[in-house]
Amino acid sequence: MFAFMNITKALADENRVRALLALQSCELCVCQIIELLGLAPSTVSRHMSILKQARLVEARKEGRWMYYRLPDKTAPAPVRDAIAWVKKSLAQDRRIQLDAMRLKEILAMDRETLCGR
Amino acid sequence: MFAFMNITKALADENRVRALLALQSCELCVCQIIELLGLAPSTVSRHMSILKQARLVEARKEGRWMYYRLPDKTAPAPVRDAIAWVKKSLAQDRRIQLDAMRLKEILAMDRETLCGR
DNA sequence: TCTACATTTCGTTATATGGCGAAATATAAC
DNA sequence: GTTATATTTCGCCATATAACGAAATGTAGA
Repeated sequence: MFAFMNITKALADENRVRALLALQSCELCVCQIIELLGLAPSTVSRHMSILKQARLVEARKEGRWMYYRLPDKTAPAPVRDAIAWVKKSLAQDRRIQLDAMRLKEILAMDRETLCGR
Repeated sequence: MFAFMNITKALADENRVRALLALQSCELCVCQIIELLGLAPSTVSRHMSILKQARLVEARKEGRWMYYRLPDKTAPAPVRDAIAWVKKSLAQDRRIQLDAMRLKEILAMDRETLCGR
């Protein structure tokens, strides 16, 4: 129950859902998610830690950058099923589609442009 | 997105999830859910209205009593899939199993015993 | 009509949560 | 070591939410 409620609470925020679905295409570093959501770094960091706590995302550190990605097949069934449900439910969502387009632009930027503000 | 977030927010509370799963066996009137959760009538009423708003439950009024039930097959896919996900994820959950047992006792009570407090 | 009762709505309070900026942490480059 | 940079942690504030009791609503029965 506790683990399950962690999942539902993690999904009960629009920005976290957007971040989660942004990871569908590929893993992302925090600065890319910051750019996508337009929130302060500390806010995005907190959102990602909540998703990670719920096991909805996994993290990998490479130098100064932290990469987040969707979990693999070894994740608990409630987690995998939750992600599948979110993906399916929002596949046609306009906001999510706009995010996907914006993400392409972000992925095309080099790091200087993205992080050096 | 709005409808989807309504679902995730509705599921982000333990008492609402318990109420939702209590409806698996049969429809229930508010006083029965009050007894199960041990919350004030006004609190339970509010919880049920949030579930209803998210379309996770349907309501039927019979005299003074309001009955809540799970939605039928005509419910939106995100709703049906959400309920299936919750059911599956918590099928083995201890708290939910205890609720199911307690619910059998509650259903065996007559209304005088249940509501006349 | 009047009373009783199930439920909902409203107002209040306490707690939880999301947001930010500042400070702390960690790592790469010099 | 020192500096620069990416991220996280912390403290604060504003808002959202869950809980209750009181009052309102709606319905059945006297």
